[in-house]
Parts: sequence; C-alpha cells; structure tokens
Amino acid sequence: MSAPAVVSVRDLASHVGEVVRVRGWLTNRRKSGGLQFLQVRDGSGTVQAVAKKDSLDAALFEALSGLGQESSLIVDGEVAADPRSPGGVELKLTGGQVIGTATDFPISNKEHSSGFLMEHRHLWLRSSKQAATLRVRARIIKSIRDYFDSRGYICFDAPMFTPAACEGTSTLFEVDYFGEPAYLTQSGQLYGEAGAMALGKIYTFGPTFRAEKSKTRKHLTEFWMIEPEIAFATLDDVMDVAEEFIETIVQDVLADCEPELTVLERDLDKLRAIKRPFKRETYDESVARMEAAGHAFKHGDDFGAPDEEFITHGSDKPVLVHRWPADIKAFYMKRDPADDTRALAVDVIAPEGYGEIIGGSERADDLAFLEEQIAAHKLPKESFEWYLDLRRYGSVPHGGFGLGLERTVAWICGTKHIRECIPFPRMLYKIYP
RNA sequence: UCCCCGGUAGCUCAGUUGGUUAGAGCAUCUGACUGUUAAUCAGAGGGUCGUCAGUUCGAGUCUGACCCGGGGAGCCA
Repeated sequence: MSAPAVVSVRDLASHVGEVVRVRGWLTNRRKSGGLQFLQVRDGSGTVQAVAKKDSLDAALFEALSGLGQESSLIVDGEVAADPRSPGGVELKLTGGQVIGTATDFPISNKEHSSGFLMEHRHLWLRSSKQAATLRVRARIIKSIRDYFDSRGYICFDAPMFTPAACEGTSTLFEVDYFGEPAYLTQSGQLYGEAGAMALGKIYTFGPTFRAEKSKTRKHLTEFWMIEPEIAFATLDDVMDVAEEFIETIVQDVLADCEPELTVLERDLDKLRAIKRPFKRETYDESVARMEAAGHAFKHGDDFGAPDEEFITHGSDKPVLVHRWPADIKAFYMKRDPADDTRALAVDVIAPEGYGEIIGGSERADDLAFLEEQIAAHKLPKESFEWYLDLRRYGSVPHGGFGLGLERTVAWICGTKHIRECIPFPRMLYKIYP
C-alpha cells in the first residue's frame, strides 16, 4: 500500500474524508488515558491529531506518548471535520513515524522575557506570532517588488561596500577592504541616482547598515530598505508615488494575509482605512499645529518620537510632512525655490505611533550647489566625484525616497518592537544568534 | 553615549526591620483518566540567590565596583 499524499495543514479543510500525511513538529500534547491529542505544526498551520490506543499500533502509540515539544514526526490519518477540534478539522491517526525527538525545548507556551526569547531567536521563530510576522514580511516584499516591477521601474542593486558615507560618517561600520578602509552602506540612494540617469526609473532593495548607538524599539543596525529613484520627478511626484505605494502594500497584505493578521490580533479596520489621499502638510504647518495645541517643540528641530505621535494623533492614516529646514536634512536635497531655508524633503509618518517609515526628497541637480554642500558638510569631495558627474553630464530634476522595511512590517503587523520583524535582528551590542 | 528598572530552580516570579533547612506557578519525571482545548488530579526531582570585594556574630536581603538584560532619550528608516 502506497503512502498517503502529503498535505499542508493549511489545505486540510479541502481533504475531509481522505487519508492524508502531515509532516511537522509537535507543539503540544494532551493525554487522557487511551487517547492522545497531538498538536502538529507544519509551518503552514497547526492541526490536532487524535491517537486512539485501541485503533493504533501499540508501539507507535507508546512512542508518541513519550515525545517532547518540538519533536518532529510524520502522521497519517483521516481528515475529519470536528467542532471539538481547534481549527475545525482534525486528523484521526492511522499511522505515523517519529523522525527526530526533542527533550526540554526551552520555549514553552507560557510567558518568557524578551531577553530570553532573543537568545533563542532561532527557536522562537517557530512560535505562531513570529511565523505570522515573517509571512507578512514576505508578502510585503512581494508587494513592493510587484508595485515597482509593474510600473516600469528597473530593479537596480546598489553595492554594500562603499568608499564613503552618503549622510555623514559617524554612523558607519568600517571594514578592512584589502588594507583600505571601506564602509557598509547606509543607503543605496546615491547609486540609485546613477541608475535613474541610466534607466529612467529604478528601485534599490537591500540591507543597509547603521552603527547608531540607538537602543529603541524602532532601530536595528542592519535593516532592509527599498529606495525608488525617478528621473524628472518633482517633490510632488515623489509624494504621489509614496502614497500610492503605501496604500498598495497595505491593501495587498489585507487581501492575502488575513489569517496571519488574525494570529497577530491586528485591528483590520485600522488597515482598511489606509486609502489615499493621506494628509500632507509642511513642516511649518506641523509645528504651528503643535504650538497651537501647547505641545512643547523647538522650531527648527527634527521631530522626536512624541512629536511624531502628535503629528498623526487623531488621524488613522499616515501623514506626509514636507519642506523641512534644510540644515537638519541631507546635503543632496534640493532647496525650495520659494524659500531657500527649506529643503524639498518629505517624511511619511505612520499612524499608531509607528513613526517615520519613509524619508524622501527632490535631489539637488545643480553642480555648483552640490559642491558647496559637500564642502559645508566637510565631506571628502574626491569620494563624490562620480556622484558629481551625474550633474556634469545631463543633469535633470529627479527624486525618490527610502522606505524602511522592518518599520513598515511592524506597523502593518501591529508589532511593538521592530526586532520581531526580521528573522535575525541585529541591534546595538547584539549579534547572536 | 545618557537616564531609569532588573538579575533568586529550565521559564515567569515572590522572598517581611539582616536571623533555623530559600518558596510558588509552569516545564520535566512517575502514576490515574477514551474528547482534551495553556486539560485535570496525585506524587517526585530540581538552587554557587549575576560576579568580586566589603560591613556584620550572621547577607538572597545592606554598601561599592564590575558584568549581563530590559525600557526610554538623542539620532534615524
């Protein structure tokens, strides 16, 4: 007799009445005399398998009764709809095989501290909320690629090793590059600009590294960023793309990941509300709102976490804040022709306290201005000669933005800490496992 | 880097003004139970109280230094 067909737990409901095979790991077991209820997880979901002593091979029944949490096993059984079973269907066991035993799995169904879970990240990934978060992450990545690929953008990979900073040198990881200092990239943007001059519309997507001594729920030292760059785009064009892009990602996830969002206990109505248009206001308008409400803030400063919360308070959508004071923004941003003290920059601030998920701008396209800025920021001009070439040879208005992937995942999943939004987070002083 | 909080069983924690043999729940192990839902019930094993030094007749408890973890700030996506 041939082995039953292997079926994913997620698909079991369409196999009621059939004898199938499930391969996975034991998450929990309850015994009641001659009955065993085995919770079997296969990565797509968890199903209850029922073993009856009087209808199963005695040796197998005995072997199952000694299995510890996270032992791996193959189980064969008839799929039966049963309201008594969590999930609605269960497997009435007819056979099976223990593959790998496990004893004293460190992560139980009870509470653990985040420090303990982080030390066991490689095992924590098996728990339902972590797995659901990473499934949503994967869906977001697909949505990001689909959005740009379907609109004529070319995927353009920027290098990880770079000779110099693009936004200041204090937060770079230095590496030894054949005896010369090099740095891990903190943004692919400058290279993306070269790509836009070659291909029209591009996006970079890859890991970026920042040696900031940040110890907050919103920071990683290694995080993934998606950075579109568009030739001939103005700041308004950039904001239009950012809005449509965010709406598309959120609605894609809603359409495809409702089971995961339910596991994560996410309020779906909050995500359904993410539809254009979003609120747009200038930095000065934001500050005026803060002042009118008595919210303490020094005009000219960048927004801190409480300020970002204020900006989106009472709004269920992201808010776009544009035209920032130029001296708190990067050297490559274009000045507002209507006010030289303002940069044509935009930050997109996510609702519910998730903070800035996008930073973008129209780029400075004038050679002389950029040379001034590089000098004013005390950047090594020789490292930027290639970048200045982009202005020497057919410079055009252009712009783009960077979206932080993990912050976006955290917001959409409703995850409090960004460390759960990447398989193996890299944080201040933390690089294991 | 700065500010707060913490470190006691595998995990999560309690531990009185310093005082006999440091406790609980969960987990583990043994036993009972043929429909459990974080099953339940009975029993058992399990500790260098973060490290070092100090105060004291006596330190899990008080003091100092250091190590590790958590939360927040600044900075950023």
